[in-house]
Amino acid sequence: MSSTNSLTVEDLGSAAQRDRRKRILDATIALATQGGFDAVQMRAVAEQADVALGTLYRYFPSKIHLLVSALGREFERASASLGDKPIPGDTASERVIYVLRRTTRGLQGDPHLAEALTRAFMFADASVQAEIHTVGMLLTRMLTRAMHPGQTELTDDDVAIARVIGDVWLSTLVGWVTGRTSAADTAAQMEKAVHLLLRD
Amino acid sequence: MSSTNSLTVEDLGSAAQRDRRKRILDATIALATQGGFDAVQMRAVAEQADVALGTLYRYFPSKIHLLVSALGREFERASASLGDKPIPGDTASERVIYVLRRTTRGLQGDPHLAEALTRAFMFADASVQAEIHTVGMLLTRMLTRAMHPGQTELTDDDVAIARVIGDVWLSTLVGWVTGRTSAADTAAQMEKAVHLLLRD
DNA sequence: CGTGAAACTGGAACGTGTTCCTATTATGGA
DNA sequence: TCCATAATAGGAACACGTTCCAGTTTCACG
Repeated sequence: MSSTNSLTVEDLGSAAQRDRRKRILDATIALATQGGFDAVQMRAVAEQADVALGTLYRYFPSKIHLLVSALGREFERASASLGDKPIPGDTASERVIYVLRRTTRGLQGDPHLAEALTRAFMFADASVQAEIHTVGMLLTRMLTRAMHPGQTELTDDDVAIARVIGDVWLSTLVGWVTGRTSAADTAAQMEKAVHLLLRD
Repeated sequence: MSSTNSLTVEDLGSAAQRDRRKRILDATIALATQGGFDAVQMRAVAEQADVALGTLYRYFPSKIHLLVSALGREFERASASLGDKPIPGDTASERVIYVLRRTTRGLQGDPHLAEALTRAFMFADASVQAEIHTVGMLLTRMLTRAMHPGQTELTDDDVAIARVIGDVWLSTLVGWVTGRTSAADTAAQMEKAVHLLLRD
């Protein structure tokens, strides 16, 4: 695409383009934090990011793409903030629960943001596969790292368990986001699932 | 509400009202079967059910309510068709998998319908709690019945396991519906989860 | 029967996601 | 520096969920 800067892993275009993209995602997160899914209106995002509506659609082909991309960026941030520090806990389930609690708390601290991002994730279709896959991989890696710290080889069961935990996480999160479950119940259900899967 | 017929468990109003309601749900299912979530357009439902748009909204306050109600009716049908016949399988996991396969296959036979109903379920907020709860109870009952045929007393673990399986079912179904997972993978993931939870 | 309330019809109107178009501006190679 | 091309701005237009309203029909009750 761009002739310069061809050594970066992902070619994000010129500095101006990177800047626009960042402004758009910032505006998305800001609006989602304030008022959730409904508040992320394409015209409002465009205005707050100081780009034209057509430009917004040039960068993100739909509201769903936009929100899932924003979710991905937030997730990367959370994943990075978890960092390389060893995860506290003596057993696999303790460590997994620690990670889940931390991530969930991060989301629940911003209920509107969590609602917007979860909704988008649930509504995304195949055209958002790439973005979704990114998020899925990050989550799986976080969980398997918690299950087996410092281990690179994983059994099929490890991955399967991580996936099941991810599924439960998503389902309960949807329940919470849509106001069908309290935060406490959400946490309790997740922890129960972890204990059922990782008996230690 | 209505003065007559006050002995029915759910007061569904006059025969004309029951008929309208049925016509609306029939139209919803028909349109969803043809073209999925997007094809269930309120104007189209109203026209096909031969009611005015305002009347449609009088019966179902939103497209989501409409679709979740339709899902509930389909689910009751599936649950009833499973009937009281003993569930085949020698172990709990075999029986649970049988039930899941059967239910999933029913949904996957109508991809558009499955997409519409799953989307609606995922998008529903607290205002649809009642309808959602109905579906959740039916699913839990189906699963616990498969786990412990003919048993009425259930441990907390039984219910928790059923819930986890339900969560996985929902998550994988979303993956399939949104084109992120194949039908085969969907089935495999669910069965893997069942085996991880019910080791027998 | 009449009557009044509730339900229904038909359709206009509004908000927001999405598309599209034209004029203007930035960009990168000759 | 100049030009061709792509990118952006600004905004009109369309689709569909939702709301609203005026007129009509249905229905239970006196």
